[in-house]
Amino acid sequence: MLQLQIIRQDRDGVKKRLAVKYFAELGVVDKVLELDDQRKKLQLEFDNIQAKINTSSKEIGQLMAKGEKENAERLKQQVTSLKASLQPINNKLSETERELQNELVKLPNLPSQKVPLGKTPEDNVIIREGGNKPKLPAGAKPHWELIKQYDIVDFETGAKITGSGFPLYKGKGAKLQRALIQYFLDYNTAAGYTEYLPPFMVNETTAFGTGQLPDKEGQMYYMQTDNFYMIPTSEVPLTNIYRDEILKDADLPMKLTAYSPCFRREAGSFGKDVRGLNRVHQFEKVEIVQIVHPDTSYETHEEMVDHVEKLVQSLDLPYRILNLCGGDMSFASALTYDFEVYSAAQDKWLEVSSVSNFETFQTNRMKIRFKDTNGKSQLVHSLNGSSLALPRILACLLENNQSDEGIKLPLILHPYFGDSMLRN
RNA sequence: GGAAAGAUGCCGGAGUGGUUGAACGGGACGGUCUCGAAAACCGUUUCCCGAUGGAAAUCGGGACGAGGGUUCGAAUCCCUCUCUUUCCGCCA
Repeated sequence: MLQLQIIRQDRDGVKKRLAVKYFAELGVVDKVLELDDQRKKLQLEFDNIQAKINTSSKEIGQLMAKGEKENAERLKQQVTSLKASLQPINNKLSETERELQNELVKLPNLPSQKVPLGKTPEDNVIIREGGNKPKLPAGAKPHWELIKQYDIVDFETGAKITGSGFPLYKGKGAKLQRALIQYFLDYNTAAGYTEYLPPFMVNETTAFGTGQLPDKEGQMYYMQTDNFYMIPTSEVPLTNIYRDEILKDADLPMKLTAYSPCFRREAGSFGKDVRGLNRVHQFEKVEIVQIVHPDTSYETHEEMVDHVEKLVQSLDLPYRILNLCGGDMSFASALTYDFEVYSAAQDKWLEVSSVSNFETFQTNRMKIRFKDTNGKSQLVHSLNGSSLALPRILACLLENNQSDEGIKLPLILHPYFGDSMLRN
């Protein structure tokens, strides 16, 4: 949620930045300011009357103590009529506050100055590329065939148990997942991230905090009986750890990591991209989150990108890093770099990580603050990134490293997997 | 799932209708003392909204789990909800 203060200070600037995201309803900005003015006026009116009521009430107490019952009764009547006049103002005030909130949450985060202009994924800017695309032998197979060949993921049985998009990992496939999770977590904790294992379902307030609600209900699985949502990423529970807290300057940065399964309904996405492991409803992911001082969040962003890049490099996969353009980035983000790995047999780039700076967009919703050196509290910045999402990594490992003997695994995974190759 | 108790500031913990934003203790911070530290002593320590002001600040309103209600006045009384603890049941 955008900070009201920023909108007040620079209405036109805000509109300009929103236009970079192709946000069409710029009238919301004016509406917000209008409601804000109205709110302030009502607040002032309310406060003045309430102040009178408060002083009179104290007086009544004193009169009663002195035994001046008649005077007390007279004052009581005055207060009663004051209260009656306060009622409609109070109603109007709460309604205005509600409306203001409803408008405010419609506004996406402002893209930072680093965000490239553009509307579609074609406008994303490639920051870096790394690794070498393998030369695959003739007859190389896409991962969905290799999966069958090595009998490591069973989609049909997953569909039988649950539904399509719920893969059932089996044997070496299950073990490789475990190995990757273990490695990613080790890698993150070695860099100073504290490991968590969070709840996989969250309540409404938590889902609101990171920006999943309102409006994105359709993307999450929902438990009606208990009013819980299955997490689409562990970013949601992790960032909410500090909801409604005021941290100490010295506590920053907070660095958190967690493995979790991620549940996504992927409503509205179907077609050719859903083949195999490219897009599924449940997948494994290790996430990193940082809560940082507002002055350093862009340095932190670079640091996190660097962290993820080295992780991808350690897997010997060809990759590229994209700076997402205004039209392609998410509602809550101020700057997003996507990591894609090259899936050779499909000849496709697959997104495996998305590292974003949310500035105060999430922390304003969650009221995560810190005391600065002057003792004033201000909002911290939040960032997160995947490190990494597993299915597409697996798809690339399978496709890029296939050979007659088996799937060659990157060196770093050998101790985790217990073998240098995935074989039949 | 059943029963009972409880939820107060950074923490512990008082407070059962009228200067209680909140006693007391602890912690943290600042100061005195000390070569330095400890101890002791003194002091400071919640947050949100608004008005005036350049700012420091001053003033007003709100917040004692959340939301409603009673009352001139609520941390204190009533209702609903959430959570915690203990006991019973069930159980990985």
